[in-house]
Parts: sequence; structure tokens; C-alpha cells
Amino acid sequence: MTDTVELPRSKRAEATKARILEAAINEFANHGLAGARVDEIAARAGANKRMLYVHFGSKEELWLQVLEHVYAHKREEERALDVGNLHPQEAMARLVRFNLRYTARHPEFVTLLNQENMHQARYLGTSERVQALYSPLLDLVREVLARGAAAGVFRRDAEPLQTYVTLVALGHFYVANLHTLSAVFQARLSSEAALGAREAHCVEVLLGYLRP
Amino acid sequence: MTDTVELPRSKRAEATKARILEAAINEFANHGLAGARVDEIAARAGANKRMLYVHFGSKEELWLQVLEHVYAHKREEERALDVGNLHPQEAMARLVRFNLRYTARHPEFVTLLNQENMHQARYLGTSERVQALYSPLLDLVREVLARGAAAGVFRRDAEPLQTYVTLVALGHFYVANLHTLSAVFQARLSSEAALGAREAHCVEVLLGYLRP
Amino acid sequence: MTDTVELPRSKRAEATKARILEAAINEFANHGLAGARVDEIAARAGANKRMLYVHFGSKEELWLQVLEHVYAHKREEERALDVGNLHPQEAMARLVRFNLRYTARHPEFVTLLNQENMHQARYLGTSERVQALYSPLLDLVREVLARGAAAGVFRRDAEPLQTYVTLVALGHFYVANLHTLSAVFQARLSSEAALGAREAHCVEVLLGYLRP
Amino acid sequence: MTDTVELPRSKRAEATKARILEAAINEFANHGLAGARVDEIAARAGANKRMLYVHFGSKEELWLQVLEHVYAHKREEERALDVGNLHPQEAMARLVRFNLRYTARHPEFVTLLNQENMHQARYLGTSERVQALYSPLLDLVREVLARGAAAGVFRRDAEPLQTYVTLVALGHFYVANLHTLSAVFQARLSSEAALGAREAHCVEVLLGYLRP
DNA sequence: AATGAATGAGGATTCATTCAT
DNA sequence: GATGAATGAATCCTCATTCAT
Repeated sequence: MTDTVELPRSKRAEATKARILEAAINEFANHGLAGARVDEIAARAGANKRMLYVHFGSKEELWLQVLEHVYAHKREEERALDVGNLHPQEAMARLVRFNLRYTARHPEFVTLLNQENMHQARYLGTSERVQALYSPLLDLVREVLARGAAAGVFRRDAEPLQTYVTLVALGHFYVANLHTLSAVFQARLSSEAALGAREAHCVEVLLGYLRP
Repeated sequence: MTDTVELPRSKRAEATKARILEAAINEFANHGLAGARVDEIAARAGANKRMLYVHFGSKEELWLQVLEHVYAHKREEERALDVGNLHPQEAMARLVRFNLRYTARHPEFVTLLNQENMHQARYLGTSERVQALYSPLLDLVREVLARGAAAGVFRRDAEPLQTYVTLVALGHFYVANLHTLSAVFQARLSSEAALGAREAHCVEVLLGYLRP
Repeated sequence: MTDTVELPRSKRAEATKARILEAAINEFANHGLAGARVDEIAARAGANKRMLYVHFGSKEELWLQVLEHVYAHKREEERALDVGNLHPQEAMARLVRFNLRYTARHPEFVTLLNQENMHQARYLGTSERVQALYSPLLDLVREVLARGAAAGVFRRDAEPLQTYVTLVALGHFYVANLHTLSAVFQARLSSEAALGAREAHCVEVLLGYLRP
Repeated sequence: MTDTVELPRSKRAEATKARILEAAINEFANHGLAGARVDEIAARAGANKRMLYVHFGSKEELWLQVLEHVYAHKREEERALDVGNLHPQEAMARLVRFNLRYTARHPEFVTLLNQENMHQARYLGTSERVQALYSPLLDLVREVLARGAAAGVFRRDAEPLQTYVTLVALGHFYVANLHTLSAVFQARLSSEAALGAREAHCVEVLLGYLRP
């Protein structure tokens, strides 16, 4: 009996496809759509270049699937958040921390998004799964804001969408600009200490703003 | 001994170089370093491709000069800001608005920065003019924070660097993600109305946070 | 010791092979040897690509079998012609008409032949069934010419081979160049009317020439 | 003084383009559109592959230009024909011989035409120079037919277009099928003797048909 | 006999860069 | 300083063919 059980045929193909996607996320995140190399992706995936085309059709379609994948992944983690029985302020702090930490753990999300924005969302615009991109986090923000306002601990004029964008921005920007900020301020902002400090600050900002 | 006087290059050569830089900013902003085409830059500049190499040496060196140029441009406008005789809250609001509006007016700044971050600031890291990148805005933030704290209208625990980063993030993120946000929320966030609303919100967030 | 009796292959296998051949005729006729796609042939045949290799060995061998097949098919129809009891002139007219109509009904014959000529008959040259390619039509022409000459209704100096080639040429060329002729003369030469007119003309030419 | 005078710049580019076209005619004639290799064309032309794209844009556009070129070349030679002061029969014989000889001297014309027909004249169909393809030979045929009829040496019912097609077919088919005919009849039809015999026969056929 | 996955060589096309004038 | 032509290395993609069930 051995562990290296031969995968059933379709499973094996599925695995190849998954490895290619994984490698593509990496390559695209590091080099962008134009800078990424199809050969490199295949090589890193330990797959034949042809398979990339069998499974994804073209570099651009692969790009789209990568985008959809990282979006879906973040949405999934957001969906798993449960702040329903936390005090509004603690709940909001949790959301802020989650976002910052997720972004720091997944810098590829930031890079890919930025690239797609450079392309004016041309690819996402054609996605049929675009609706799946809608953020559960926005709903959570909305709900927590309402609870906080009702409880009198939050100001009543905070708009959910703006607040959501701000919340996301606080984490996203820091990660997105880690390198240039570090260069300009000659600091290692990616250290856990720096990240922790940033996290505390972001919570302060949002809760400070929301004070009634 | 001779002073290394700047040679009075022919006006025409200077103009050609300027046109190439201009075209490069555009091309790089729209397509990134890898996606940009040297032919296109030369064509748009109405210059011979060879001139690009005469003036800039290589595509990568041109990229670096573009980065330095857009950074310098923003710093220049920041330096022109004068909030010294404004009330701290009005001064801070002014800084927030300035940053958002500048970013909105210069989306290329955002795109280029994001690209450079993807490259882990490899090019800026080698820049000898990096010190010129240091932000006057940060000094302004520091000074206004101090004035506000002294006057008792701002909290005393706001760190200048964190506050500066937050201030910049609020504008930058919005512009950087205009397209994907628009796609996801099916809205035209680039309208003046939307931008105005965002501006008001950002001011609210920062001033709300800074309340003692 | 066993006789190498032809194994009664499964009916199913036989059918698969036939479908592949059919699909190959089409694909080769439309795209030529180099332009034809093995994947497409298999797909059109509703067969697995592997089967193509099992039954035919390679794309080139398949090409040869296709050639032999279409040649054999024409020869078969020629063999079925019976003009023995027709008056020489009517017999010759019949041969002309047959050839033109057959060619029009089987444009793939023309295309495949042309391709093979481009290849300088490299594949047919290696065929072991080449003798099967000898044309019964030539024998018919020879015989009718002889009868006509004997009867005094045909000139006596018409050489059978040249006459055969001319007869074939009259139909073949028209079909072979249908598209470019149509383009150049801006006419729809593939209509039944046009084909009928051409048929009448060809008969006129050959019988006119054969007048004593 | 040396003969290898350096060509003025644009002349040199022109020469490169011409060499590429020349090489392309050869490669396309021998291998067809799909079978031709761009690398091979460039190599044979002694040119860099890139130049092919600079001058022609793509393989398909090069194919079109090749077609237009060979057509134009034949039309030019046809235009140079002068049979106005020959006796109708001699004039017609001259046209037949010219066509057969031209075709034999330019087998690439036949191959290319056949290929384009296989593609259903897709490329010529998009040509803007299609009108240039109209055949002066057709006009000559028309004129000679009229003169012959008027002089009472030709039948009066010969249609010019049909007669033209027949005339062209007689030569074209022979050249087009030289290889398969040789294979089937085990003869060397490309010898001068065979060609001469074919020429005599073709003249006989046409003049025989045209007898009143 | 049949299948789906995989392969590696090769194909058209594009790129940043340099040469010759 | 400026130009048009040229270059060779890559880049994306495709193909006929084979492997492992």
C-alpha cells in the first residue's frame, strides 16, 4: 500500500489546471499581465505549456480567471466573518483588522487589482461572474453601522459605502505602497511591528471618526 | 578648473526630449513598464526611436526618469501649499482635499506608483534623486497636527506619519480603484458628483478622527 | 503456422475508420495537406484522435489513402460508363458531359489533385495502388475515337491521350478555378445555368475539333 | 570605381521588399499558404524576419500581394501581345501558344491560383486591385473571334468568354497536373518534346473547333 | 477498440535595441 | 541631432503525435 495513489483521470486534469492557476496568480502578481510569461507559468506549474491553452484558452482568459479566483477567495473569507454578536465598536474594529491582515497576507490581491485598474477593468468588465464579486464585507459594514447608530455609539451620518471604501483603503493602500513608502521613508514597513502599529492606527481612525 | 556648467543644449533637442518624456508618462501609465511600447512612445512624441535611446539610454532608464518626474511634480505642488495661517481644522481639510484632487487630476501618478510597487521599488531604489521624493506634505501634516493639538482642537496622540499615510490613502485608493469599484458597484465613480461626495467624506473621516 | 487470414474486424472499428476517411477528405479538400488539422478530422468524424493513428498511422499516410480513395471513386464511375452502343458523336458528347458533371459534383477531387501536384505527386508516387489509377475513361476515348474515325465522322489524326487530356481539362479547369474566375469576371459561375452553358460549349469544342 | 554602388536608402528598402516578395512567390508556390514558412521566406530573401512584417504586415497579406503580383505579371505579358495584323487563324494560334508557354514557364502561377481557389478566392476577394486582374487576353480573343467570323474563316457562334476559358484551360490543366499525369501515365510530360506535342494539339483543338 | 491528458518541437509575430548614413 | 532600415532574441500560441488507462 502506498500513499501516492494514482489520481483518477479527470482528477489529474483538475490538479494540473489548479497548479497552472496557482502559478499564474504568482506570475501575474509579480509581473503584471504584460510582464508575465506563459512559459514561466507552465514551468512553475510543472505542466506542459499546451495544457495552459487547453484549460484556459489564452493568456488573457487566464488573467480573467486569476482575477475571479482571487476576488472569490477574498469574498469567501469575508463571508466567513461573524461579528453579529460583538459590540458595534468591537465589531467594526474586527472588520478593519481583518481587512488589513488579509491584504497583508495576500499582497497578490492588491497587485492584481491594481493591474486590472490600469486596464480600466476591461477584463472584469466582461466577466460573467462579476456579481460574485459583490462584497459581503459591505453588508457587514452596513449592519454594524446601523447597530452602532441605534445603540448611540456611532454617529448617524456615516454612509455605508463610503465607510466601506475607507475601511478597505486603509489596509489596501499600505500594502500596495509598501515598497515605495519604504524607499521614501527609508523604513521597513513590512515588519510585524510596523504592521501592528498600522493596524492600531487604522482602528483608531475608523472608530475615532465614528464617534457620535 | 572648470565649472561643470550645464551645456546649453540645442533648444530643439531639449524639446524632443521633453516630448518623449511626456509621451512616456502616458504610455507607461496606460500600459505599465512591460506593456509599454518603445515604438509607440517615439511615435506619439513625433520623434525618431533612436532619439529615445540618445536621451534616455534604455526603456528602463526612461521608466525611472518618468517616475522621478511625476514624483517631483507632485512634490512641487505640495511645496506650493500654504496653510500656515489657516485654523488647524481648515488647514487639515485643505490638505485632504488637495491630495484627493491632485490624485484625481493625475491618475498617471497612481498607476505609475502601483507599477513601481509591483516591481518592489526596484527602480526608485536605485534613484539618486530619491531624497527629492521626500514629501513636503508630511511636514505640513506634522505642523498642522502640532498646531491643532496645541490649540486643543486635535487629539494629541495622532502620529504624523500614520496620519499622513491615512490622508494619502483616502484619496489614492479611490482613484486607483475607480474602475474595479465602478465595475463591482455598477456606478460611475469618476463623476464630479461622486468625487465631491468622496471628498466630503474623507474630510469628515480625518477631522472626525482628530477630534480630541 | 497460420494463414494470415484477414481478421473480421469489428464492424464498429470499420465504421470508425470510414468516418475518419470521410472527414479527412473534407478537411484535406478544404485546407490542403498542410492546412488540414488532425484534431478537426477526428472531431468531425466523432472519433478519438488516437483512432486516426491506429487506423492510418500518420497524417501523411491518411493523405495518401484519401488520394487513392477519391481516385478509385472516379475510376469506378468511369468504369460504369457504357457508350458502346451509342453513335460515336453522341458517345463522345456523353464522355465530355460525364466528366464535367462528375468534376462539378466532386470538387474535392480537383482540390486534392491540385494539392498533390503541388507536392509533385510525392505521395501518389509511393502508392502501390498506382496502377488502379489508370483511367478507364482513356480507354473509352480511344475506342470511341477509333469507331468515329472508322465511320468517317471523326478526323483520323486525333491522338487518344491528348484528346483525353483535353476532355478532362475542359471540365477540370472550370471547376478548379470557379472562385477566381468568379472574382475576376464578377459572375456566379457555379449556378446550374452557367454550368449548363459550359457543358454545351465543351461538347461543341470537342465535337467541332473532331469533325473530319 | 566599383559596381557595388551603395543604393540610396529607400532604394535599399525597396530591394529588400522585392527580395522578400520573390522568395515568398517561391515558398508559397511550393508549399501553399498553410505549408509555407515565414522563416524560410525571410532566410531565402536574405532578410530579417522582422522586415517581412514591416513591409507586408502578415503572412496572409504577403500571400495577397504575391497573388496580385503574379496576376499582374501575366496580365502585363498579355498586354504586350500584338496579333492585330495577323490572319485570324494565325492570331488565335499565337494566343493559344502564348498561354501554354507562359503557363509552362510560370508554374507558380498555376499553383498559386489553385491554392487561392481552394481558399475560395477569399484573399483575392478582398483585393482592391481586383480590377487589374481583368484579362487583356479576353479582349484579344474577342477581337480575333470577330475578325475571323467577319472573314468567314471562323464559326460565328463561338462565345468569347467560353472560348477564352477553354483556351486558358488547355494550357493550365496540363501544367497543373504535370506530376499526377506523369505518375499515372508513367511519362515525362515536362520534356520539351511533350510540351511541343501538347502545344500543337491545343492549337489543333481550338482551330478545329472554330472552323465554320 | 477507445479515451483524455500530455508532450516537445515548431509556427507566426513582436520587441527593445543598434547600424549606417 | 536625426533618420529609416535592420537585427536576433523572445513571446504567445499551435501542431502532430504519444502515453497511460
